[in-house]
Amino acid sequence: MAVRRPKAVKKARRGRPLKNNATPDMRERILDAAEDHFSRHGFWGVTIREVAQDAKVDTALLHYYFDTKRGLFDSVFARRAEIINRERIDSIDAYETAAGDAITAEGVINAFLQPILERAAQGDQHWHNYFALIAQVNNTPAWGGETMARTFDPVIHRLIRALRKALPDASEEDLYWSYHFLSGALTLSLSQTGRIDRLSNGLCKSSDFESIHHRMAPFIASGFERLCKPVAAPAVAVGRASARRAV
Amino acid sequence: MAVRRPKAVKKARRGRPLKNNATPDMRERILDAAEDHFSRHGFWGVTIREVAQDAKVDTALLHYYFDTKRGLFDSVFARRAEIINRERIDSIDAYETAAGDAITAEGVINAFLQPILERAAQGDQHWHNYFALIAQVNNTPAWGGETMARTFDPVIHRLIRALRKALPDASEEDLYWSYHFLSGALTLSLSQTGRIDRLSNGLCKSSDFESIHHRMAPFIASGFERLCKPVAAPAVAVGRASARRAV
DNA sequence: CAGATTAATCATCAACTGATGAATAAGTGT
DNA sequence: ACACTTATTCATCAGTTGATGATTAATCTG
Repeated sequence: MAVRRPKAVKKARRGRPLKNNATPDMRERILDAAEDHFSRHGFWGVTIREVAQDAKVDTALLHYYFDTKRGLFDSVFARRAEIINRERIDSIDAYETAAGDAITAEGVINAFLQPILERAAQGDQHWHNYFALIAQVNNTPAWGGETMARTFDPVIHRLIRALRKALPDASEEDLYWSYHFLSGALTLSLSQTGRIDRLSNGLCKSSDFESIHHRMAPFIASGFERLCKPVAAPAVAVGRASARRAV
Repeated sequence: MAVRRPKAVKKARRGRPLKNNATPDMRERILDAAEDHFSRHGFWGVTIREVAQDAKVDTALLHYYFDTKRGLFDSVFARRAEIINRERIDSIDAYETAAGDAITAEGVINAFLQPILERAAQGDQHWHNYFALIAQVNNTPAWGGETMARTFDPVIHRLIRALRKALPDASEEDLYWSYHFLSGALTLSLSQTGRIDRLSNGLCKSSDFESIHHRMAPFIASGFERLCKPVAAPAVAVGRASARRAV
């Protein structure tokens, strides 16, 4: 990838200094502008000219820092991922230590969701944009799966390890599929398309992350438990097809 | 929108006939090619030239039938929506009638999911592409919410009406949010990004719709019930934050 | 047969696209 | 003072983009 990046030197960098040390440097300005555009219109819906114009910078500077348009996109995607990944791992670690043997699926899932949903609830537009970007990548067939995996798999493996502890009877497949449902629900909720606003005729709001937060953890945890815990009596089959494939 | 469309006349259409009556007519060929491309790369990632080339047609013909690129996209999106919408409404109707007072959330959700997941399991590439397209639109901030609402809201309202019957104590907000989680989980599962394949190191496969089908209904139904049924004893708060907002 | 109508192609446009090599600005090291 | 390094802008290219008006093809109607 070879994306050029000014080294974070302690002091006395050589060469021309950043244009204005009071303002955030231009590399960050470009990333901010790019994040804004990519999150709204996806990779192909954005031109580097729009980004450059928004960052008040010549288009050549984007190539100077990020080589290609794709390099810019990848940098945007990686930048905030590092932050939330660390937070989520710390959160799961902390919960696991605190809970000890009383570990529950809902507790784990809550620890996993909290850093993201808390940030979302705080209302920072930059993070909102970034979350919307994740949602799009997560549902992009061509290279979305690969990008998501490369960026987030370590955290998810950490999550699943904790869940395995809370749900010792769970099969690996059930855990992975359950996470997949969680992932879809979470990213859609973060994407703020306004869909639920219209559907509910204004009763629910895409931007109401508090509501999402206190509903999602129990909802998802309950799904995990249903799939991953041995049940005494299997539920009676309802409808035409649910009996078709009894496990 | 004024998209030109040859009327489905019984007999003796005027004007030049379709190029080859043996082959599906060119309008459908264009829609198929467009569906293929849009589903893989989204609206902006596709050029009308690529579509035209794939359909072995001049680009001007796309404008003849669909006016604009966006008109083409909308036609692609609406074409199969009509089919599955009818199927899903019929499925819910049939279940509600058959179940009577024994109606359950899982039964309703299964009836809702079945037409889609059954089609997906059958392995028709055209439908796979279309489902991937839905997933992208569902997570597109700019106009995805509006498009999804316009296309699917009637079916969802029918679903929620049935769920209200199965979960009489549910609040409207809980129902809408629960559906939102369902929507995210479903569309991600349909988008086949290969994410779960990588995450599970090949153990789970995006293309394994049988596995999705018999896991998703209980998973989601359980979430609905947890959120929408009055519980005897509220769950003990776990982790740092889950107690923050007791309802 | 002579219009009328629809289907499809052709040729072309003006604007835009990502990218690049050269030039310039503003420093640092010696 | 002078070479070197980094940051930023300028000018421009070759290829692509969505769109359109004119044209041709094929059939129906009267």
